[in-house]
Amino acid sequence: MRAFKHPQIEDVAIADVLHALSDPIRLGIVAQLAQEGEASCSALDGGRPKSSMSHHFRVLRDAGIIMSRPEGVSHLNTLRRDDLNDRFPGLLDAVLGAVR
Amino acid sequence: MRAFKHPQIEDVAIADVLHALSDPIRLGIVAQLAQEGEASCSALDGGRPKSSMSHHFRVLRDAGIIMSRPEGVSHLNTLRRDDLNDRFPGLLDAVLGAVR
DNA sequence: TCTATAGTTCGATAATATTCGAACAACAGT
DNA sequence: ACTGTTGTTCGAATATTATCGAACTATAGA
Repeated sequence: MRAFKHPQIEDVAIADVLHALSDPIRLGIVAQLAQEGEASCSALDGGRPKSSMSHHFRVLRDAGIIMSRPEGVSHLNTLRRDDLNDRFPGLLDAVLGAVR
Repeated sequence: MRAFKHPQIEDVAIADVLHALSDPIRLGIVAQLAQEGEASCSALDGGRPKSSMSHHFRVLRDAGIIMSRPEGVSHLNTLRRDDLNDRFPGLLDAVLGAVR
């Protein structure tokens, strides 16, 4: 898999982060990543079509919420916890607390 | 003005709150209410059309973020700080910190 | 090199949201 | 009652998102 360009966390706007998190499917992805630490796209798809999921991963990536690194034939995704906490202190924890 | 029905805070979903907060205009309303405590719709409209603003106030109200009480000919809006902190601890503060 | 796997990109459709003028409703003051 | 003020609701146009099949790309392994 090819590597992606991720935004600098300073360039991320709060409105974009909130929008990315306002979708139930994406919230589920974030919650699962919070639990499992790192997971491939297929481990997070819940049986949904790949093209739909690819869209959601892109939204999360563009909002600075996740990092996707290529690993063999797949992408391993992680939360950008530290970046998010630097930029928007307490936000991710509050959302994770709410979704749990 | 007629009184509105506001949702019970328990009935509010995190996704709806995040969606309501993901719009720059609504974020501005929330930030201004956080500063000023209570304000009428016209004090918060930034010169935009009333019907557009009325829509945004409704989204915020339906998401449990603001309370609008009739006062004479106008509506006075406040943040539902305590309710939000009960339901989604830390969320409002994190968003306000990010928008400031 | 052939095949299978994982995921992306494209393109079209459907669903939601936003914007805002016009008509309306509630209240205050005269 | 009439008028001005504040804001809501309706309806329609526009814009943004979401969904997902099909074609494609990159990698691993045989």
